[in-house]
Amino acid sequence: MGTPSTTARIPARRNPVITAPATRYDRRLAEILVHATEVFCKKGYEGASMRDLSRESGMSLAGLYYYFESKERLLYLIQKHTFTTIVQRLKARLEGVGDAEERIRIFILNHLEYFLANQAAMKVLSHEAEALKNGFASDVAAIKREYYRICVGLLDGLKNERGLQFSTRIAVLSLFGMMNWIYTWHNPRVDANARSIASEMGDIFLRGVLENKRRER
Amino acid sequence: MGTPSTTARIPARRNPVITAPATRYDRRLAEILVHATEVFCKKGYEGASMRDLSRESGMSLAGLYYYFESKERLLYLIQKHTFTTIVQRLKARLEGVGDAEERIRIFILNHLEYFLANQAAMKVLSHEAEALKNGFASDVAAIKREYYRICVGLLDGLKNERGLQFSTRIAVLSLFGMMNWIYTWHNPRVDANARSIASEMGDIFLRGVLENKRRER
DNA sequence: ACTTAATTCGAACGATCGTTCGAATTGGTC
DNA sequence: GACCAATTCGAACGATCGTTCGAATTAAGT
Repeated sequence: MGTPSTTARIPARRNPVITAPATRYDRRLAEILVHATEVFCKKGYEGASMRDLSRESGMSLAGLYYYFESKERLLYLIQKHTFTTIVQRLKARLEGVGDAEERIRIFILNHLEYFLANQAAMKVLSHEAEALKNGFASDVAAIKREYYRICVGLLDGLKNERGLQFSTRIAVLSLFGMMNWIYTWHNPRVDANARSIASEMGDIFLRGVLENKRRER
Repeated sequence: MGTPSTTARIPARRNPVITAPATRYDRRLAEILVHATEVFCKKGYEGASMRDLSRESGMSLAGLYYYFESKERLLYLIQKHTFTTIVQRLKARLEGVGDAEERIRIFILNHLEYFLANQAAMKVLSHEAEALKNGFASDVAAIKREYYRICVGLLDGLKNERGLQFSTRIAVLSLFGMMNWIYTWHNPRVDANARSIASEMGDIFLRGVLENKRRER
């Protein structure tokens, strides 16, 4: 694949096999990314200092810069990897599924499962969406647009299949809102798992969108 | 009569009359709050510097501190005022309305109308919810909890009235997600006004919640 | 006009920010 | 062990951060 997991100073070898152990460099970078994700999640991108990241990852301040050239690029790497992964998993799950409603349910489940399994990364993705600038920003925005377009496609598929009539834009963005807002309230000690939350949200959203006839009172 | 806050450092008297001219101090502070809201909205709380606020409001850096004792208190004032206002307006609008569904529609409309009419303030309220600490945080959290409880009450009312069965918590938080997420996508040049967005979101949400039995028509 | 209080500001404080650099250390290969 | 490259670090850079202070300015009451 074309992910630019290039090094800071020395060009790295790309990873030939999926399950390969990767280079020492790549493994170390991945570790740092995990710790950085946690810090960005807890203190926010602007609120987190490089010294916070240094402390959390157990590496010296200067040592971090061997793996990335700036704090902004670090956030970029986190967001890009997270977004790419969730889109990739979605595509795999949608393959071979024809029913329009089922496809939307898969979309919701995939999103929420990944969200709750990678809460810190997804919060950083959702909450720091405006933190990147210029090239970094447009790069992530491209993936976001693709993800958005997929969801639009799913909903348009449902509309065509059942002859429904509603604003795809509002529906899609409402659905994203329902799902993404979860990072502000989800408590693993109180709330159910991703599967049942996805089921409940899927019920609300799909019934709401399917019943497009005016209801009588 | 009005309660003019004469002292500079210790103001804190609230202004009971809507159209009252208020003190010079209060008016000036309100102006600063408006400009600060804009800056916090654009650059985020952590990303906005006191010098940014100084530039935007046209007052010297030191001069700002005559009106508030810290940057954090400034954010607190913005959040408290915004939240208090939206709750206050909601209560007024709900008065005398008995129908459970209508009450929820009013809730949605009130939220979205205020959101779009005060987009910057509402974004600062939604997006910087974790920026305050200790006393400031718990103070705003109390209003938030009240607002949340009101919405829970409305939904429980609907459940009782129609003998429905769903998770109030998930439903309420899904609704908040749908509505609050709007700050990430709303474009006044593309999207409709608050009334029609509220109508569409209300349709999706209410149909989704009302049709809790899988009965085919 | 004089006095007092309210308001504003220039200049600076110490702290912390992201980043850099040269030296030190480590790991792998002969 | 010797060698080279990969990796790590202490120390510091200039910039900017939130905040303070005393003086200067403005408004209000007489």
